[in-house]
Amino acid sequence: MTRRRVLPTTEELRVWRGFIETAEALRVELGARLQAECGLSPGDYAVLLALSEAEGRRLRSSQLADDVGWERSRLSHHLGRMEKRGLLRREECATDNRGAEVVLTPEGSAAFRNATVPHLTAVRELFVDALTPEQLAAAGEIAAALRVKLG
Amino acid sequence: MTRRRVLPTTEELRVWRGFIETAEALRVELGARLQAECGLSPGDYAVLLALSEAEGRRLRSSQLADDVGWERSRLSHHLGRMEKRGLLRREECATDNRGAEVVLTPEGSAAFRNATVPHLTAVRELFVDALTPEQLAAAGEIAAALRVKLG
DNA sequence: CTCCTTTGATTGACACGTCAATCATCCTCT
DNA sequence: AGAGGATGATTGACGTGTCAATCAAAGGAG
Repeated sequence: MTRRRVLPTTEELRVWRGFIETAEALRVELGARLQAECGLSPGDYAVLLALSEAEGRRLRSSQLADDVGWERSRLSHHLGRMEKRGLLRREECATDNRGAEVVLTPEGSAAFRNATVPHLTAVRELFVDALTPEQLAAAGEIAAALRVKLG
Repeated sequence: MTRRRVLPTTEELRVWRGFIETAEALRVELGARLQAECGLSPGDYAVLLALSEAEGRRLRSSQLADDVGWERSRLSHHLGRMEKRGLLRREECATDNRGAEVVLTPEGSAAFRNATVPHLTAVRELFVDALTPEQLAAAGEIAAALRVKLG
C-alpha cells in the first residue's frame, strides 16, 4: 500500500527553485536599472504610474492604495518619502476633511515620463525577447494556473 | 519603412505583469505560511537549511554567505537577529582570528526540523500540484531561458 | 621585520514593508 | 442632537535589505 506523495521530488524542487529565483532575479534587475537610469524605485514607479493615469494627476489616498494594490500604511510611508523628494504633494480633500489628495508635481510627472520608455524597453529585452512566442504563451498559462491556487 | 519595435505590446505587458506578480504572490504566500506555522521568515529558513547541512551544524560566516547567496553585510544583520532569538550562536574561529563561526543551537535545529515538512508540502501544493507535468517542464525551460539574459 | 594591501566581518544610515495603535471625521440610529 | 461605530489616514516599532565606512587580523613584497 502506497502513501500519497506529499513532498516534492528532487527534480521538482530544482524546477521550483529555478523558477522562483529567476523571477526574483528578474524583478531585482528591472528595479536596479530603473534606479540607475531614472533614480526611481519600483514603488516610486508604481505610484507615479497610477497618478499619471488619474484625472488631473491627483487621487485620493485610498484610491491610490487600491490602484497600486498596497496597504494604506505602506502607501503612507512611501508617500512621505516621495513628498520629501518633491515628486508629489499631499493636499487636504475638499469633500472629506479626513481625506487626503495626492497630487503629482511637475517634477514627479517629468520623472515618470523619463522612466517609462527605459523601463518598458528593459521589460522587452529581459522578458519578452528572452522567450520564444510559445514560451511567452506558456508563461501566461502557467501564471494563470498558479493564481488559481492563490485565491 | 518600419522601425524595429522596442516597446512591448499591450498583450506582452499583460503576460509580463501576470508572470511577475504571480511569482511574487507565490513567494509571499509561502513566506506567510512558514511564518504562521513555524515562526520562521524565509531568510531564517535559508540560513537554517545551510547550517543544517553543514559539518557539525557550523559554518564560517563567509561560507554561509556564499551558501545562501547573500552579501556579508546582510548576513551579519540577519545573524544578529537570529542570535537574539536563540536559533544560533557566533563563536570565534580557531584558525583565523578575524573569522567567526556560526553554530546551530538545539533550538535552531529543532525549529528547522519542524519547518521543513510543512514548507515542502506547501511548495508541492502551491506550485507542483498547480501545474500539469507539461507546464512544470515548461516552467523549468522558461526560467532557464530568462537566466541567459540575466548573466 | 615592516609596510601595505587584502580579507573577514561588523556597523550605521537609510529605504522599504508589516502590524498594531492612534486619531479625527463621518455617518447612522434613536 | 448625541452616542457610538465605521472610515481615512498617519504613526511608531520593528524586521528586512543595500551601500559605504570601519576595523582588526592575515599575508605578501621589500
